[in-house]
Amino acid sequence: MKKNTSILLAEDDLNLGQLLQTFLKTKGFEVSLAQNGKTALERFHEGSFDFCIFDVMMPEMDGFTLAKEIREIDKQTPILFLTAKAMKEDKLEGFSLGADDYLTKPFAMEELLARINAILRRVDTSDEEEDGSRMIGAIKYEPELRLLHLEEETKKLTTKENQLLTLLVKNQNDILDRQAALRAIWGDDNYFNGRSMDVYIAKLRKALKSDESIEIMNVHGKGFKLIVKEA
Amino acid sequence: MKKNTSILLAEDDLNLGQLLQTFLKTKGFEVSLAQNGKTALERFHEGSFDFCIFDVMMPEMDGFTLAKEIREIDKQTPILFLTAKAMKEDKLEGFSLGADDYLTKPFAMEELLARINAILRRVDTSDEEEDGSRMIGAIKYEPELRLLHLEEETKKLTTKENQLLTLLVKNQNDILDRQAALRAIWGDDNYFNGRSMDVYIAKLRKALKSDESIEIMNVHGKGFKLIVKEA
DNA sequence: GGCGCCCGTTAAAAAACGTTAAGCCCATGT
DNA sequence: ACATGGGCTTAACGTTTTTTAACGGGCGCC
Repeated sequence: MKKNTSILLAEDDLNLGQLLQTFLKTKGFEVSLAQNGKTALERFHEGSFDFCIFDVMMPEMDGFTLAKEIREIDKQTPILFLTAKAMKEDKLEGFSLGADDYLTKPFAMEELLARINAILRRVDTSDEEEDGSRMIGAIKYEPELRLLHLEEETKKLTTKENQLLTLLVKNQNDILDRQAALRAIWGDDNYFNGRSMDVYIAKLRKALKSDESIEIMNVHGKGFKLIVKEA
Repeated sequence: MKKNTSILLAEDDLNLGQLLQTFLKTKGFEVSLAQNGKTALERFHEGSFDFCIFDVMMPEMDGFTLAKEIREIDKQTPILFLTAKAMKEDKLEGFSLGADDYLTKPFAMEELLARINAILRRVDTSDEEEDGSRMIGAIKYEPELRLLHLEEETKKLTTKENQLLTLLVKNQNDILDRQAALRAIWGDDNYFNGRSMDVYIAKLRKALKSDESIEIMNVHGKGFKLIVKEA
Protein backbone atom coordinates (compact mmCIF):
# COMPACT_ATOMS: atom_id res chain seq x y z
CA MET A 1 0.00 0.00 0.00
CA LYS A 2 1.60 3.21 -1.14
CA LYS A 3 1.53 5.98 1.38
CA ASN A 4 0.08 9.35 0.45
CA THR A 5 2.64 11.94 -0.46
CA SER A 6 2.37 14.77 2.02
CA ILE A 7 2.89 18.34 0.95
CA LEU A 8 3.62 21.40 3.02
CA LEU A 9 2.02 24.43 1.41
CA ALA A 10 2.92 27.93 2.58
CA GLU A 11 0.73 30.61 1.06
CA ASP A 12 -0.51 33.78 2.77
CA ASP A 13 -3.36 34.36 0.35
CA LEU A 14 -6.00 32.15 1.94
CA ASN A 15 -8.09 32.09 -1.20
CA LEU A 16 -5.34 30.69 -3.34
CA GLY A 17 -4.08 28.54 -0.52
CA GLN A 18 -7.31 26.72 0.02
CA LEU A 19 -7.89 26.39 -3.68
CA LEU A 20 -4.54 24.69 -4.10
CA GLN A 21 -5.09 22.57 -1.03
CA THR A 22 -8.42 21.18 -2.19
CA PHE A 23 -7.11 20.65 -5.69
CA LEU A 24 -4.09 18.72 -4.52
CA LYS A 25 -6.19 16.73 -2.11
CA THR A 26 -8.41 15.53 -4.94
CA LYS A 27 -5.24 14.43 -6.67
CA GLY A 28 -4.39 12.19 -3.75
CA PHE A 29 -1.92 14.31 -1.79
CA GLU A 30 -2.02 15.14 1.87
CA VAL A 31 -1.74 18.90 2.13
CA SER A 32 -0.90 21.00 5.17
CA LEU A 33 -1.56 24.70 4.67
CA ALA A 34 0.37 27.39 6.56
CA GLN A 35 -0.36 31.07 6.13
CA ASN A 36 3.12 32.40 6.80
CA GLY A 37 6.71 31.30 6.77
CA LYS A 38 7.13 31.04 10.50
CA THR A 39 4.31 28.61 11.11
CA ALA A 40 5.37 26.73 8.00
CA LEU A 41 8.84 26.26 9.46
CA GLU A 42 7.44 24.98 12.73
CA ARG A 43 5.10 22.69 10.87
CA PHE A 44 7.97 21.36 8.81
CA HIS A 45 10.00 20.47 11.84
CA GLU A 46 7.04 18.89 13.58
CA GLY A 47 5.86 16.78 10.73
CA SER A 48 7.37 14.79 7.98
CA PHE A 49 6.81 16.08 4.49
CA ASP A 50 7.75 14.79 1.09
CA PHE A 51 7.35 18.04 -0.76
CA CYS A 52 7.18 21.78 -0.15
CA ILE A 53 5.40 24.55 -2.02
CA PHE A 54 6.30 28.02 -0.80
CA ASP A 55 5.00 31.37 -1.85
CA VAL A 56 7.93 33.75 -2.06
CA MET A 57 6.21 36.81 -0.64
CA MET A 58 4.80 36.13 2.79
CA PRO A 59 4.49 37.91 6.13
CA GLU A 60 6.61 36.86 9.14
CA MET A 61 9.07 34.96 7.02
CA ASP A 62 9.42 34.96 3.26
CA GLY A 63 9.73 31.82 1.20
CA PHE A 64 13.44 32.14 0.57
CA THR A 65 14.36 32.56 4.19
CA LEU A 66 12.11 29.65 5.00
CA ALA A 67 13.87 27.49 2.45
CA LYS A 68 17.25 28.53 3.77
CA GLU A 69 16.32 27.52 7.32
CA ILE A 70 15.07 24.17 6.14
CA ARG A 71 18.14 23.51 4.03
CA GLU A 72 20.34 23.80 7.09
CA ILE A 73 19.32 20.38 8.22
CA ASP A 74 17.44 18.91 5.27
CA LYS A 75 18.98 18.91 1.84
CA GLN A 76 16.60 16.38 0.39
CA THR A 77 12.99 17.48 0.41
CA PRO A 78 12.07 19.24 -2.84
CA ILE A 79 10.92 22.84 -2.67
CA LEU A 80 8.85 24.55 -5.32
CA PHE A 81 8.48 28.33 -5.20
CA LEU A 82 5.49 30.36 -6.22
CA THR A 83 6.50 33.81 -7.32
CA ALA A 84 4.21 36.71 -8.11
CA LYS A 85 6.03 38.28 -10.97
CA ALA A 86 8.53 36.85 -13.37
CA MET A 87 11.48 38.30 -11.50
CA LYS A 88 14.82 37.17 -12.71
CA GLU A 89 16.58 37.79 -9.43
CA ASP A 90 13.93 35.83 -7.59
CA LYS A 91 14.48 32.86 -9.79
CA LEU A 92 18.19 32.96 -9.38
CA GLU A 93 18.12 33.29 -5.64
CA GLY A 94 15.57 30.54 -5.33
CA PHE A 95 17.60 28.09 -7.29
CA SER A 96 20.76 28.78 -5.43
CA LEU A 97 18.88 27.86 -2.29
CA GLY A 98 18.18 24.46 -3.67
CA ALA A 99 14.80 24.96 -5.16
CA ASP A 100 13.82 22.21 -7.44
CA ASP A 101 11.43 24.34 -9.41
CA TYR A 102 9.40 27.49 -9.45
CA LEU A 103 6.10 28.66 -10.88
CA THR A 104 5.08 32.18 -11.78
CA LYS A 105 1.60 33.33 -10.84
CA PRO A 106 -0.84 33.00 -12.35
CA PHE A 107 -0.40 29.39 -13.32
CA ALA A 108 -2.58 26.48 -14.33
CA MET A 109 -3.39 23.86 -11.71
CA GLU A 110 -2.50 21.11 -14.07
CA GLU A 111 0.90 22.59 -14.63
CA LEU A 112 1.57 22.64 -10.92
CA LEU A 113 0.60 18.99 -10.73
CA ALA A 114 2.84 18.11 -13.63
CA ARG A 115 5.82 19.81 -12.02
CA ILE A 116 5.26 18.12 -8.70
CA ASN A 117 5.09 14.70 -10.25
CA ALA A 118 8.11 15.35 -12.41
CA ILE A 119 10.21 16.37 -9.43
CA LEU A 120 9.00 13.50 -7.28
CA ARG A 121 9.88 11.04 -9.99
CA ARG A 122 13.30 12.54 -10.38
CA VAL A 123 14.21 12.94 -6.73
CA ASP A 124 12.74 9.94 -5.00
CA THR A 125 15.71 7.71 -4.32
CA SER A 126 15.95 7.67 -0.56
CA ASP A 127 16.18 4.39 1.27
CA GLU A 128 12.70 5.08 2.51
CA GLU A 129 10.02 2.45 2.12
CA GLU A 130 6.74 3.00 0.38
CA ASP A 131 4.93 3.31 3.68
CA GLY A 132 7.28 6.03 4.90
CA SER A 133 9.25 3.81 7.22
CA ARG A 134 12.96 3.10 7.07
CA MET A 135 15.51 0.85 8.65
CA ILE A 136 18.16 2.01 11.11
CA GLY A 137 20.40 -1.00 11.27
CA ALA A 138 18.01 -3.74 12.32
CA ILE A 139 15.44 -1.38 13.78
CA LYS A 140 12.42 -0.28 11.84
CA TYR A 141 11.58 3.37 12.23
CA GLU A 142 8.29 5.01 11.29
CA PRO A 143 8.69 8.76 11.58
CA GLU A 144 5.10 9.68 10.78
CA LEU A 145 3.73 7.32 13.42
CA ARG A 146 6.63 8.04 15.76
CA LEU A 147 7.27 4.35 16.25
CA LEU A 148 10.45 2.42 16.81
CA HIS A 149 10.13 -1.30 16.29
CA LEU A 150 12.66 -3.02 18.53
CA GLU A 151 13.13 -6.75 19.06
CA GLU A 152 10.20 -7.34 21.34
CA GLU A 153 8.43 -4.14 22.21
CA THR A 154 7.64 -1.32 19.86
CA LYS A 155 8.44 2.01 21.45
CA LYS A 156 6.35 5.16 21.02
CA LEU A 157 8.54 8.22 20.64
CA THR A 158 7.60 11.63 21.96
CA THR A 159 7.50 14.68 19.70
CA LYS A 160 10.99 15.84 20.58
CA GLU A 161 12.53 12.38 20.48
CA ASN A 162 11.03 11.89 17.07
CA GLN A 163 12.21 15.23 15.73
CA LEU A 164 15.74 14.63 16.89
CA LEU A 165 15.91 11.10 15.56
CA THR A 166 14.52 12.28 12.24
CA LEU A 167 17.30 14.84 11.96
CA LEU A 168 19.93 12.27 12.87
CA VAL A 169 18.60 9.88 10.28
CA LYS A 170 18.47 12.56 7.62
CA ASN A 171 22.14 13.18 8.26
CA GLN A 172 23.09 9.54 8.74
CA ASN A 173 26.85 8.98 8.76
CA ASP A 174 27.29 12.71 8.55
CA ILE A 175 27.49 15.38 11.20
CA LEU A 176 24.27 16.84 12.47
CA ASP A 177 25.33 20.30 13.49
CA ARG A 178 24.48 21.08 17.09
CA GLN A 179 23.37 24.64 16.52
CA ALA A 180 21.40 23.82 13.42
CA ALA A 181 19.58 21.04 15.21
CA LEU A 182 18.77 23.29 18.14
CA ARG A 183 17.43 25.99 15.88
CA ALA A 184 15.44 23.43 13.94
CA ILE A 185 13.78 21.77 16.92
CA TRP A 186 13.89 24.34 19.73
CA GLY A 187 14.01 27.49 17.63
CA ASP A 188 16.88 28.84 19.69
CA ASP A 189 20.29 27.46 20.59
CA ASN A 190 20.76 28.77 24.11
CA TYR A 191 22.42 26.89 26.94
CA PHE A 192 19.30 25.30 28.40
CA ASN A 193 17.97 24.05 25.12
CA GLY A 194 21.38 22.56 24.53
CA ARG A 195 21.21 20.72 27.84
CA SER A 196 17.72 19.57 26.93
CA MET A 197 18.99 18.18 23.66
CA ASP A 198 21.71 16.25 25.48
CA VAL A 199 19.00 14.65 27.58
CA TYR A 200 17.21 13.55 24.44
CA ILE A 201 20.40 12.19 22.97
CA ALA A 202 20.73 10.04 26.08
CA LYS A 203 17.13 8.87 25.67
CA LEU A 204 17.71 7.93 22.05
CA ARG A 205 20.92 6.10 22.85
CA LYS A 206 19.06 4.05 25.40
CA ALA A 207 16.26 3.35 22.96
CA LEU A 208 18.66 2.27 20.21
CA LYS A 209 21.07 0.31 22.36
CA SER A 210 19.45 -3.00 21.47
CA ASP A 211 21.26 -2.86 18.14
CA GLU A 212 24.99 -2.89 18.74
CA SER A 213 25.77 -1.65 15.24
CA ILE A 214 24.09 1.68 15.89
CA GLU A 215 25.98 4.47 17.55
CA ILE A 216 25.23 8.12 18.19
CA MET A 217 28.71 9.56 18.27
CA ASN A 218 29.56 12.98 19.60
CA VAL A 219 31.84 15.27 17.65
CA HIS A 220 33.10 17.60 20.30
CA GLY A 221 31.94 21.16 19.81
CA LYS A 222 30.31 20.35 16.48
CA GLY A 223 27.39 18.02 16.92
CA PHE A 224 26.35 14.40 16.67
CA LYS A 225 26.71 11.69 14.09
CA LEU A 226 24.49 8.67 13.68
CA ILE A 227 26.69 5.79 12.64
CA VAL A 228 25.39 2.46 11.41
CA LYS A 229 28.24 -0.01 11.11
CA GLU A 230 28.28 -2.45 8.27
CA ALA A 231 27.54 -6.05 9.07
CA MET B 1 32.12 -6.92 2.41
CA LYS B 2 33.57 -3.98 0.56
CA LYS B 3 33.10 -0.65 2.21
CA ASN B 4 31.35 2.07 0.29
CA THR B 5 33.64 4.58 -1.28
CA SER B 6 32.79 7.90 0.31
CA ILE B 7 32.76 11.05 -1.75
CA LEU B 8 32.83 14.64 -0.62
CA LEU B 9 30.81 16.72 -3.03
CA ALA B 10 30.99 20.50 -2.87
CA GLU B 11 28.42 22.17 -5.07
CA ASP B 12 26.49 25.34 -4.27
CA ASP B 13 23.69 24.69 -6.74
CA LEU B 14 21.57 22.33 -4.72
CA ASN B 15 19.67 21.23 -7.75
CA LEU B 16 22.73 19.86 -9.41
CA GLY B 17 24.18 18.84 -6.07
CA GLN B 18 21.29 16.64 -5.11
CA LEU B 19 21.01 15.25 -8.57
CA LEU B 20 24.62 14.17 -8.44
CA GLN B 21 24.28 12.94 -4.90
CA THR B 22 21.33 10.71 -5.64
CA PHE B 23 22.88 9.47 -8.84
CA LEU B 24 26.12 8.55 -7.14
CA LYS B 25 24.26 6.97 -4.26
CA THR B 26 22.46 4.64 -6.63
CA LYS B 27 25.87 3.72 -7.97
CA GLY B 28 26.92 2.59 -4.52
CA PHE B 29 28.85 5.56 -3.24
CA GLU B 30 28.39 7.36 0.03
CA VAL B 31 28.04 11.03 -0.78
CA SER B 32 28.32 13.96 1.57
CA LEU B 33 27.06 17.19 0.06
CA ALA B 34 28.38 20.58 1.15
CA GLN B 35 27.00 23.80 -0.24
CA ASN B 36 30.12 25.91 -0.01
CA GLY B 37 33.85 25.56 0.23
CA LYS B 38 34.12 26.44 3.89
CA THR B 39 31.79 23.78 5.18
CA ALA B 40 33.33 21.35 2.71
CA LEU B 41 36.74 22.00 4.22
CA GLU B 42 35.47 21.41 7.74
CA ARG B 43 33.69 18.29 6.63
CA PHE B 44 36.84 17.03 4.98
CA HIS B 45 38.93 17.46 8.07
CA GLU B 46 36.41 15.85 10.32
CA GLY B 47 35.42 12.95 8.12
CA SER B 48 37.32 10.49 6.04
CA PHE B 49 36.78 10.63 2.29
CA ASP B 50 38.10 8.66 -0.62
CA PHE B 51 37.25 11.11 -3.34
CA CYS B 52 36.43 14.78 -3.84
CA ILE B 53 34.28 16.53 -6.42
CA PHE B 54 34.46 20.30 -6.21
CA ASP B 55 32.59 22.90 -8.14
CA VAL B 56 35.02 25.68 -9.01
CA MET B 57 32.69 28.60 -8.48
CA MET B 58 31.25 28.65 -4.97
CA PRO B 59 30.44 31.19 -2.27
CA GLU B 60 32.54 31.44 0.92
CA MET B 61 35.42 29.54 -0.59
CA ASP B 62 35.92 28.58 -4.22
CA GLY B 63 36.92 25.14 -5.35
CA PHE B 64 40.52 26.01 -6.08
CA THR B 65 41.18 27.55 -2.70
CA LEU B 66 39.48 24.58 -1.13
CA ALA B 67 41.72 22.20 -3.02
CA LYS B 68 44.78 24.21 -2.10
CA GLU B 69 43.91 24.00 1.60
CA ILE B 70 43.36 20.29 1.38
CA ARG B 71 46.54 19.66 -0.54
CA GLU B 72 48.52 21.22 2.27
CA ILE B 73 48.02 18.15 4.35
CA ASP B 74 46.59 15.58 1.95
CA LYS B 75 48.30 14.87 -1.31
CA GLN B 76 46.53 11.59 -1.93
CA THR B 77 42.79 11.95 -2.14
CA PRO B 78 41.73 12.51 -5.75
CA ILE B 79 40.04 15.77 -6.62
CA LEU B 80 37.84 16.29 -9.63
CA PHE B 81 36.75 19.78 -10.56
CA LEU B 82 33.47 20.85 -12.07
CA THR B 83 33.91 23.99 -14.09
CA ALA B 84 31.22 26.07 -15.73
CA LYS B 85 32.99 26.94 -18.93
CA ALA B 86 35.93 25.36 -20.66
CA MET B 87 38.46 27.88 -19.45
CA LYS B 88 42.02 27.12 -20.24
CA GLU B 89 43.42 29.07 -17.34
CA ASP B 90 41.12 27.25 -14.99
CA LYS B 91 42.40 23.94 -16.11
CA LEU B 92 45.97 24.98 -15.81
CA GLU B 93 45.50 26.41 -12.37
CA GLY B 94 43.56 23.37 -11.32
CA PHE B 95 46.15 20.89 -12.45
CA SER B 96 48.90 22.83 -10.80
CA LEU B 97 46.91 22.42 -7.60
CA GLY B 98 46.92 18.69 -7.99
CA ALA B 99 43.62 18.12 -9.69
CA ASP B 100 43.16 14.65 -11.00
CA ASP B 101 40.56 15.48 -13.56
CA TYR B 102 38.07 17.96 -14.91
CA LEU B 103 34.55 18.04 -16.14
CA THR B 104 32.98 20.95 -17.92
CA LYS B 105 29.31 21.67 -17.32
CA PRO B 106 27.07 20.47 -18.66
CA PHE B 107 28.21 16.87 -18.61
CA ALA B 108 26.63 13.44 -18.76
CA MET B 109 26.20 11.55 -15.50
CA GLU B 110 27.69 8.47 -17.02
CA GLU B 111 30.78 10.36 -17.98
CA LEU B 112 31.25 11.54 -14.43
CA LEU B 113 30.92 7.98 -13.22
CA ALA B 114 33.42 6.76 -15.78
CA ARG B 115 35.97 9.38 -14.75
CA ILE B 116 35.55 8.60 -11.08
CA ASN B 117 36.07 4.91 -11.60
CA ALA B 118 39.03 5.51 -13.88
CA ILE B 119 40.73 7.67 -11.28
CA LEU B 120 39.96 5.30 -8.45
CA ARG B 121 41.39 2.40 -10.39
CA ARG B 122 44.46 4.40 -11.25
CA VAL B 123 45.08 6.01 -7.90
CA ASP B 124 43.98 3.45 -5.37
CA THR B 125 47.32 2.41 -3.98
CA SER B 126 46.79 3.24 -0.36
CA ASP B 127 47.34 0.55 2.20
CA GLU B 128 43.79 1.00 3.32
CA GLU B 129 41.66 -2.06 3.91
CA GLU B 130 38.33 -2.69 2.29
CA ASP B 131 36.49 -1.80 5.46
CA GLY B 132 38.16 1.58 5.76
CA SER B 133 40.63 0.54 8.43
CA ARG B 134 44.40 0.50 8.08
CA MET B 135 47.44 -0.76 9.91
CA ILE B 136 49.96 1.46 11.64
CA GLY B 137 52.73 -0.97 12.30
CA ALA B 138 50.99 -3.70 14.25
CA ILE B 139 48.13 -1.50 15.38
CA LYS B 140 44.81 -1.50 13.59
CA TYR B 141 43.33 1.94 13.14
CA GLU B 142 39.71 2.68 12.21
CA PRO B 143 39.40 6.39 11.48
CA GLU B 144 35.64 6.47 10.88
CA LEU B 145 34.93 4.78 14.19
CA ARG B 146 37.81 6.54 15.91
CA LEU B 147 39.17 3.27 17.24
CA LEU B 148 42.70 2.15 17.87
CA HIS B 149 43.09 -1.59 18.40
CA LEU B 150 46.05 -2.21 20.68
CA GLU B 151 47.24 -5.54 22.05
CA GLU B 152 44.65 -5.97 24.72
CA GLU B 153 42.37 -2.99 24.97
CA THR B 154 40.91 -1.07 22.11
CA LYS B 155 41.19 2.65 22.71
CA LYS B 156 38.53 5.15 21.70
CA LEU B 157 40.10 8.30 20.34
CA THR B 158 38.66 11.74 20.90
CA THR B 159 37.74 14.01 18.02
CA LYS B 160 41.01 15.93 18.12
CA GLU B 161 43.20 12.87 18.68
CA ASN B 162 41.55 11.25 15.71
CA GLN B 163 41.94 14.24 13.45
CA LEU B 164 45.60 14.58 14.27
CA LEU B 165 46.36 10.91 13.86
CA THR B 166 44.55 10.89 10.54
CA LEU B 167 46.74 13.70 9.30
CA LEU B 168 49.88 11.98 10.50
CA VAL B 169 48.87 8.77 8.78
CA LYS B 170 48.05 10.58 5.57
CA ASN B 171 51.56 11.95 5.59
CA GLN B 172 53.18 8.79 6.85
CA ASN B 173 56.97 8.89 6.57
CA ASP B 174 56.65 12.45 5.39
CA ILE B 175 56.57 15.74 7.22
CA LEU B 176 53.19 16.94 8.43
CA ASP B 177 53.64 20.68 8.39
CA ARG B 178 52.94 22.25 11.75
CA GLN B 179 51.08 25.28 10.49
CA ALA B 180 49.08 23.33 7.96
CA ALA B 181 47.98 20.86 10.60
CA LEU B 182 46.95 23.64 12.93
CA ARG B 183 44.91 25.34 10.29
CA ALA B 184 43.35 22.04 9.29
CA ILE B 185 42.29 20.99 12.77
CA TRP B 186 42.09 24.19 14.81
CA GLY B 187 41.39 26.63 11.98
CA ASP B 188 44.06 28.97 13.24
CA ASP B 189 47.75 28.52 14.01
CA ASN B 190 48.19 30.80 17.00
CA TYR B 191 50.45 30.09 19.96
CA PHE B 192 47.88 28.43 22.18
CA ASN B 193 46.57 26.10 19.53
CA GLY B 194 50.15 25.15 18.88
CA ARG B 195 50.67 24.27 22.52
CA SER B 196 47.42 22.32 22.42
CA MET B 197 48.66 20.34 19.47
CA ASP B 198 51.86 19.48 21.30
CA VAL B 199 49.74 18.07 24.10
CA TYR B 200 47.92 15.86 21.62
CA ILE B 201 51.18 14.71 20.12
CA ALA B 202 52.18 13.58 23.56
CA LYS B 203 48.88 11.75 23.99
CA LEU B 204 49.30 9.97 20.66
CA ARG B 205 52.86 8.98 21.46
CA LYS B 206 51.64 7.44 24.67
CA ALA B 207 48.81 5.65 22.90
CA LEU B 208 51.11 4.25 20.21
CA LYS B 209 54.03 3.36 22.47
CA SER B 210 52.96 -0.29 22.65
CA ASP B 211 54.44 -0.76 19.19
CA GLU B 212 58.16 -0.03 19.29
CA SER B 213 58.40 0.36 15.53
CA ILE B 214 56.18 3.43 15.54
CA GLU B 215 57.59 6.86 16.20
CA ILE B 216 56.25 10.37 15.99
CA MET B 217 59.36 12.36 15.28
CA ASN B 218 59.67 16.10 15.53
CA VAL B 219 61.31 18.08 12.76
CA HIS B 220 62.39 21.23 14.47
CA GLY B 221 60.51 24.27 13.28
CA LYS B 222 58.75 22.32 10.53
CA GLY B 223 56.38 19.80 11.97
CA PHE B 224 56.02 16.12 12.78
CA LYS B 225 56.70 12.90 10.96
CA LEU B 226 55.05 9.56 11.60
CA ILE B 227 57.68 6.88 11.08
CA VAL B 228 56.93 3.19 10.92
CA LYS B 229 60.10 1.14 10.81
CA GLU B 230 60.19 -2.04 8.80
CA ALA B 231 60.21 -5.29 10.69
C1' DG C 1 78.49 29.23 26.15
C1' DG C 2 74.58 31.90 26.60
C1' DC C 3 70.20 33.19 24.91
C1' DG C 4 65.84 32.80 22.52
C1' DC C 5 62.68 29.87 20.73
C1' DC C 6 60.52 25.61 20.01
C1' DC C 7 59.11 21.33 21.87
C1' DG C 8 57.89 17.38 25.82
C1' DT C 9 55.30 16.34 29.49
C1' DT C 10 52.35 16.64 33.39
C1' DA C 11 48.97 18.83 35.91
C1' DA C 12 45.30 22.05 36.69
C1' DA C 13 41.42 24.66 34.88
C1' DA C 14 37.64 25.22 31.87
C1' DA C 15 34.28 23.75 28.74
C1' DA C 16 31.35 20.32 26.71
C1' DC C 17 28.89 16.33 27.21
C1' DG C 18 26.34 11.96 29.80
C1' DT C 19 22.97 10.49 32.80
C1' DT C 20 19.57 10.36 36.30
C1' DA C 21 16.16 12.34 38.81
C1' DA C 22 13.25 15.96 40.36
C1' DG C 23 10.14 19.74 39.14
C1' DC C 24 6.83 21.96 36.23
C1' DC C 25 3.25 22.48 33.03
C1' DC C 26 -0.64 21.13 30.57
C1' DA C 27 -4.16 18.15 29.07
C1' DT C 28 -7.48 14.81 30.43
C1' DG C 29 -10.78 12.22 33.04
C1' DT C 30 -13.42 12.04 37.25
C1' DA D 1 -11.95 21.46 41.32
C1' DC D 2 -8.91 17.67 41.95
C1' DA D 3 -5.98 14.04 40.93
C1' DT D 4 -3.32 11.64 37.17
C1' DG D 5 -0.06 11.16 33.89
C1' DG D 6 2.82 12.26 30.07
C1' DG D 7 6.16 15.20 28.13
C1' DC D 8 9.47 18.65 28.55
C1' DT D 9 12.74 21.32 31.11
C1' DT D 10 15.85 22.25 34.84
C1' DA D 11 18.86 20.75 38.30
C1' DA D 12 22.46 18.15 40.03
C1' DC D 13 26.33 15.45 39.74
C1' DG D 14 29.69 12.80 37.15
C1' DT D 15 32.74 12.12 33.30
C1' DT D 16 35.25 13.29 29.20
C1' DT D 17 37.49 16.39 26.19
C1' DT D 18 39.94 20.35 25.37
C1' DT D 19 42.63 24.26 26.67
C1' DT D 20 45.89 26.74 29.50
C1' DA D 21 49.55 26.84 32.72
C1' DA D 22 53.92 25.53 34.48
C1' DC D 23 58.37 23.85 34.26
C1' DG D 24 62.02 21.54 32.25
C1' DG D 25 64.97 20.13 28.31
C1' DG D 26 66.79 20.57 23.57
C1' DC D 27 68.04 22.95 19.33
C1' DG D 28 70.15 26.45 16.68
C1' DC D 29 72.65 30.53 16.31
C1' DC D 30 75.48 34.59 17.39
